Amino acid sequence: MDKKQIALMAVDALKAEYPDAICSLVYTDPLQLLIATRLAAQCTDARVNIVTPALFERFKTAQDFADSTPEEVAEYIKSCGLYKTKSKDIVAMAKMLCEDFDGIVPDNIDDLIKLPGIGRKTANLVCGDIFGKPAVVVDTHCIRITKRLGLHNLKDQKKIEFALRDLLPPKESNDFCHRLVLHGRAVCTARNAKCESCCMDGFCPKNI
DNA sequence: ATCCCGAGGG
DNA sequence: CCCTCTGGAT
Repeated sequence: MDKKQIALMAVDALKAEYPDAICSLVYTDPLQLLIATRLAAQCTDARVNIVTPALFERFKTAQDFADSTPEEVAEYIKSCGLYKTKSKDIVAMAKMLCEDFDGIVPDNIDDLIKLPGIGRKTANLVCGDIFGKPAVVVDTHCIRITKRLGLHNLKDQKKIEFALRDLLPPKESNDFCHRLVLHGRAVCTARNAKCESCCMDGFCPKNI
């Protein structure tokens, strides 16, 4: 089996296992998803969802964040970890949104990654979930599972994104990545992967 | 001790 | 490529 075949089998298997390719971050507008995704760095989505209700009640627009300080934002997000860089990034990002983008979250990767603290993973997630564009969201689960599946043997996040883009149908890639997250939490975990109950056990080479 | 839907800098 | 940033959960 070549990589493309395995990729397509993985797409089908996960689609059957997780019909709803949902994002577990809670948000009601593009800015909230952008910020929640930034907060999710080295932190569980469950933890992010605990802090965001109060955060988004206090700050409703990019201007609200831009008018605040990293110190105030930090009070709301501290339990998510990496709080100094995250809070500094969020305020700087909001300022750039207001100054260069009329306070509106841009709809393309090139503009999104200009924002402080926004990298390819977050930019792809927003492009896929908010703007319905083909996206390859390369996070810790995506990297681990696609490597175990033998779809690549790379370390660089951007190289993995482009390698997967070549293997996945554009219309499927975004949902596929969401399903990788669900699967990574429940079955193909970092430690003690539950291969015996995995829907891809039949064709996974298990390159751990 | 290790991992959690990362990003930026060296 | 590598490292660092960080609290919470297991």
